[in-house]
Amino acid sequence: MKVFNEILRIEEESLKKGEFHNLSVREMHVIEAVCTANHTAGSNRSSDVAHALRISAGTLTTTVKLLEKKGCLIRKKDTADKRIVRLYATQKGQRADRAHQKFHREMVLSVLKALPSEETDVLIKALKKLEAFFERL
Amino acid sequence: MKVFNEILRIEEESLKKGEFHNLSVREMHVIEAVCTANHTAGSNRSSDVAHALRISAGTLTTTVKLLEKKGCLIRKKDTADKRIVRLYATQKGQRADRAHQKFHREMVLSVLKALPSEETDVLIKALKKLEAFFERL
DNA sequence: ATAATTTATTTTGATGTTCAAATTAATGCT
DNA sequence: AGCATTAATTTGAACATCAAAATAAATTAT
Repeated sequence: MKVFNEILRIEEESLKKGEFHNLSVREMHVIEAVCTANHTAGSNRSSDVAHALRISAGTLTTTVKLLEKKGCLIRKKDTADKRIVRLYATQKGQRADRAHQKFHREMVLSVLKALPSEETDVLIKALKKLEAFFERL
Repeated sequence: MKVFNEILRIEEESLKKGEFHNLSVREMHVIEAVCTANHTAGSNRSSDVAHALRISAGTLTTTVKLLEKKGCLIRKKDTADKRIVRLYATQKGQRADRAHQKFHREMVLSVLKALPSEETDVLIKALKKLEAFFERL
């Protein structure tokens, strides 16, 4: 828990600096989810993104509205079914996502550098087991 | 991150059930911090607990006020320096803390059961390194 | 075809969290 | 005694969040 809380704190602080200091962690995660849905053929409907983030549809609407104002996301009505709102990241949103990914990558890399490679293998294996374990719950 | 977020979610859900369902994660952590300060000769002054939890003094005041109403904590003015407010857990608060500790212990135990013991050793070693690594930042 | 139902999203109203700044109260220093 | 410092609380504002009501579009049933 201590390690985890440190990571959360560092993530928050890293966001406060740099180009995207006006984005909260939550907003960053919304952008991330939209970008992920966009690249990986996951669904980018408003409700699906809300579901992926485990927040209510209403909450997502307000966050997205703000992110639209901040120039990171845009909404588009689905042409076939006009009830559906699809979410896309702007250039700026994509840049923010890449910066955020980079932060995570660098964090992991610095950790890996501090660990002998045999231990890295075990750590990864253990984390995969944890993932499977918690997913079952 | 996925594993960590799962853990957070599970912690939240575990709190929603059982005797202490009316306590939020934040409130539980305040109780935990107070109990820890009480057993381990750490400081239980209001400001120290706030600092330990990395929240502002004002935020702690309001949370503690609520927890007092819920019968989990009590405040006492320090007799020597009456500016200082010292925080103590009631019987109920202590019971809540023990229940929460038990949740964490059981979570860890179930994970350990799923892991061969050599891997457990390496995992612990790796987590200690992570802890040291993040603390340096 | 049109009325009723279902689905996707947004709006609304209420509650909770959080902080920074102003305030209050107690102590320490000169 | 008077001033500066310290500890805690209160206040006011900004967000976050949700459930429920409202809106809009599509589908189904009559």
